[in-house]
Amino acid sequence: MRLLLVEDDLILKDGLERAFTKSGYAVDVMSDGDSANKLLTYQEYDVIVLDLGLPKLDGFEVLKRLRARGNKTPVLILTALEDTQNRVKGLDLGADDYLAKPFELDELEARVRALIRRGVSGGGAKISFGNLLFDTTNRQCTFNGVMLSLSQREVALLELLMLKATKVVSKAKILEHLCSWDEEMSENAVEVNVSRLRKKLNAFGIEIRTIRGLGYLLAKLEPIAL
Amino acid sequence: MRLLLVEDDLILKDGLERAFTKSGYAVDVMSDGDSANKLLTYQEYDVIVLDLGLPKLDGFEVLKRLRARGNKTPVLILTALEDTQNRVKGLDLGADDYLAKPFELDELEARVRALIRRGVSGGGAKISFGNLLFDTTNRQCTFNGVMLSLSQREVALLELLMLKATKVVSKAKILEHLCSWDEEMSENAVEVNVSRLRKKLNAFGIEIRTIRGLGYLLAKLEPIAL
DNA sequence: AGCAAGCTGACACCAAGCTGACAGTATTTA
DNA sequence: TAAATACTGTCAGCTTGGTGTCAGCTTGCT
Repeated sequence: MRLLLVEDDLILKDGLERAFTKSGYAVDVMSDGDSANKLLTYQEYDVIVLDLGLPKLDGFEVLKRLRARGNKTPVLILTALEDTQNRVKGLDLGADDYLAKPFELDELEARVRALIRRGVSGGGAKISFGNLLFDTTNRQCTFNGVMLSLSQREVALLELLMLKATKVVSKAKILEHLCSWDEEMSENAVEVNVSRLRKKLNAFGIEIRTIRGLGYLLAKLEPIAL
Repeated sequence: MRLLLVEDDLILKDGLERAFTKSGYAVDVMSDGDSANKLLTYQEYDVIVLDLGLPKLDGFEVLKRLRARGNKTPVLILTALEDTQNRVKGLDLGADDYLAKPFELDELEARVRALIRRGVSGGGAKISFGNLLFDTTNRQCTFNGVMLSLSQREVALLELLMLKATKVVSKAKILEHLCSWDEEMSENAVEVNVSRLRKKLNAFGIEIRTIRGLGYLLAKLEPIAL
């Protein structure tokens, strides 16, 4: 899942970036409102964590313009301002959640997960596909209760495929979701990762079908027809 | 298990801190209500021992705000005020237990254990995992009746792993539960402790499985993963 | 056949994790 | 009190595992 973090505090920025990266997100970071605003005009994210107190353009404004463009990406607002007035203002402008500093990293991660779930899969903490169950909370996948041993990349890829289950996901889309900007990755790398995941899933009767020229989709091994 | 002690009486504070530490808890101590309240906005504990008569912000208020934030950490209230009125008030505000001074140290520890058990393991004094039996009362662990010789750190680690049995426990979580704030500890120290405990448990057919990048989990030796 | 897309085994690099050795401290024993 | 023992964190060097690149192969379309 691709996450944009907009935060100017150096320490917090670094800490959060590291934490989210470690949790398997592709994280991009912006440290002022203006850059964030520009970036958001052309780059899509699965979730945005937005500080309110920002140089150049404050968080309220970034959020307002984002929504004005019709963008519905879930936004979690982060701020030192604890009063309810700002909270209300933020939510009115279209924020989906709000967290006041200081906060627990665990709580922030939990809320971000909740937002992604709410946006994409309709609220459940778990995504299922056939007998495959993906727990977004601890990022693990089980097949009839048997835990699959997957690497982080594989987990991220499987998550994406399961979210869009039976729909074709293009290589470009996969690239976009697995990588943040600073880490480049070739299309072949996607193929390699698909190949590795595919091998593991095949053992459980789940297939990653290749749609030549278009992308991949998740399917059960029984033929579903063309 | 991580415990917060909020107490302003110097003698009592020192005595309790030493006693709980000796019993294997990671203890943090606060001596006024305001600091405790702030600390509790971002730090999680397994149990809180809270004096009612506190400077700056009394115990009632600390408790009230804690619950207002939706925090469900078990709280044991400690006070010189013996009348039932305060007891009722405390319980109404969401305290889980109540102990009037003067009290026996043994009784306090027993009640704290009971609170932790109630919260986490559903009430039993003993936690089991396969043939492994952990007695929270005397903090000892037996395998088919054979007592394991474990150090305090190992006991604390095993307790945590058994409580979350078959769920992944991150190194950060382990750090948090084994250490109070004043004693710093590296992630490597966790690895070392896991390594030591692991060696002992392997002799009994119990495995501490490493989930790379995520943490550890307790499992029986039969293969569960792919 | 010929071309482009895709697959995958081999490899190399790097980060995460493991563990033996050591040292400082606390606790027990003589 | 001194010596022995046990506990536990740090460190260094090693092992393991994840991941991108590449090359050569397969597949499928025209």
